[in-house]
Amino acid sequence: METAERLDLVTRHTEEVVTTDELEALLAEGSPSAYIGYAPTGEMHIGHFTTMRKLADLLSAGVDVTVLIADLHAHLDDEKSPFDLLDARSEYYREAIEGMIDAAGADPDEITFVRGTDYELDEEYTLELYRMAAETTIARSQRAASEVVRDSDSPALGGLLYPLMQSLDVKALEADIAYGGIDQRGIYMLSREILPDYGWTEPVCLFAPLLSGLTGGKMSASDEGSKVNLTDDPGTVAEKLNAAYCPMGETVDNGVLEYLELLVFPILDERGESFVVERPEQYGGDLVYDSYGDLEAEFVSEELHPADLKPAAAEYISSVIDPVRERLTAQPDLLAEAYPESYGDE
RNA sequence: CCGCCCUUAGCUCAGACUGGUAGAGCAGUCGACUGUAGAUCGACUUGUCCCCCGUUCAAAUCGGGGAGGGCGGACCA
Repeated sequence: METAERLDLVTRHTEEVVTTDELEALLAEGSPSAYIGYAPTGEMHIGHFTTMRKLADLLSAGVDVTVLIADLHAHLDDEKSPFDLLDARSEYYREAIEGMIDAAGADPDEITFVRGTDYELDEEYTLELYRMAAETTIARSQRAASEVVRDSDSPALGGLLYPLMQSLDVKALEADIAYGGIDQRGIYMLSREILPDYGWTEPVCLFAPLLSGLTGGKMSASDEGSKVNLTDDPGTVAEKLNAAYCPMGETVDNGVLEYLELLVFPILDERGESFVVERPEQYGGDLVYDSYGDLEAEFVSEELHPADLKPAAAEYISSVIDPVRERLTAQPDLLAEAYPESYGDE
């Protein structure tokens, strides 16, 4: 595959690339390595799924992919996961991620899985972390940290420490490319600043867009209605899609369209299938789309009405999620132990 | 070690001085209107007032004790 084609594959559907020139140079040289870290906190959802499609792109482009299950991060970042649930949630994440990669049309066996505690407690790593801590101000780290930590008037030390760890992760995993949601930008910009002082080159950063929520605005982990969960059955998906914010002809903040563009169409493309919208004769009968661009154009021109699009979108989203849901629900212990509050023994 | 502040609805907080078992905004739910949703109207819901003891006819409110959280000071060998 030509470098230009690989570059296109790697950068499509991204929010930002820092920098494209550096990325192109890496690809021209050979097979670079990329990593993405997932902190095993809340249940995985459709937003994570779109990043799995990107992992498939990376593999196709000849990039070595490592997935980090960042268990320590999950606790250090505002105690999003209780310490004693890290094992269970790490297991659940591993299973869910493999399921999504598989459903996204890639082979999980081609991906290297690593868990944070596998190496983040090693002496070398720990020593470098302390060195970094000595050289980084609280304000600098807070500026890089997650929103909850950044906006806090009195952040916990853990929240300030993990941005440094995440920077060290890049080196420890020998990654040339750091991939993550655009919310990770602050941390990786810090990494690019300080990593050269620790014997590693600044990573090329690949940022995924964050999906809009179904209720308008940003998707929120705590707002059930704003997102589709991996365990949602077709009925629930249909309900959530029906309740979604979706103004006629409007593409801004339209989660329904984003799901189709970033998740459904890439998978349909891979399978060589079309997107069919069933529409009553009264409104002109069924519609068929072979590309997201065509669909968006007709949505913008108002030829395609939201009330017709929603049920179709729900059906396709369900079909994409189904295998993952089945895989997870076939192992009820996995969810019960990771999220005793929601799935615990009744 | 010392001092000060905070803890009330899912969230942010008011109410406490001058005791009468609690409110606002946002969120949520339900209708109306739209060929969806939103917006807009209309209606509705929400609570161990951090815990314990005491005073009182009556405590979110007053007194004492405790827990959790935050901020600052001191010490700097």
